[in-house]
Amino acid sequence: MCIMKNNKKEIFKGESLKLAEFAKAVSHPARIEILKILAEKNSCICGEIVLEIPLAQSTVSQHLKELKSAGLIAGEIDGPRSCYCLNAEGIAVMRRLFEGLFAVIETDNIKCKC
Amino acid sequence: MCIMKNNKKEIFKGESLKLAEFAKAVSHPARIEILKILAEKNSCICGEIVLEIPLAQSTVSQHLKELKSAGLIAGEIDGPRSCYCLNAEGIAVMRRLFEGLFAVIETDNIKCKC
DNA sequence: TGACTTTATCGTATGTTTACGATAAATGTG
DNA sequence: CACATTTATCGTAAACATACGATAAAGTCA
Repeated sequence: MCIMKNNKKEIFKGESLKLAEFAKAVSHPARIEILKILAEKNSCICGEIVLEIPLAQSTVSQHLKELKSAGLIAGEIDGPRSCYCLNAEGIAVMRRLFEGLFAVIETDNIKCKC
Repeated sequence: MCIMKNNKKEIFKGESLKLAEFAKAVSHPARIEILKILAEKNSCICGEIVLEIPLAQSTVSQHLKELKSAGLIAGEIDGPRSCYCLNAEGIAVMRRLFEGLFAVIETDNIKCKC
């Protein structure tokens, strides 16, 4: 049926929608920390993330899942342990979209009449 | 009392927390569109935003409030009409934080062993 | 094989976001 | 002054996000 009273996001055009999705993916400090940890370690790690983030293991796993579904990280299940790492392409796409927005809302040349 | 079972965001350190707040502010396409409209018009407008965004007036007003409380726009109530414009300082702060993150998670030099 | 480790997923509680209509507040207009 | 216009706020419903514990799944190791 798809009533969707509270989700009109599809109304908006592609670029803003995609950017909003990336923004949502990084809209929680734990997820930002996870990205930083993965960058800092310069390699894939697994349960080490859980040790560094003061949240329950299941919660961290959930945040990892969100980052993965946003395309910012990649994960490989490898037996009992999982291996996550940054996804260069996804990060590049996000960066391009954000920089596009920043360029548009560059305020140097905007004179506000308020 | 402040039991806060579902809000552990304050646990995280300042920079990630602040970045997450900005990210949340732009995590809805309507809010991104509003920023773009304000930039494009190169001036403060009021109900014109409502005409350009396919959402109810009260909903747009709510989005404007969020952008304002995030520090990305400024608004002046001027009698029956309001006047919003981009907030250069807030946008600059957000940009700096995002670019700091992008620099950290720059993946050119990260070799994934997955 | 049985115990252990590691991680994902399920179930659930609680809080937050998104959306709308209705209404209030502030001001201008006939 | 009554009325229209404009916008914020209130109330509310539905959906989503966040967090946890419990448990399942899939491997390792003694």
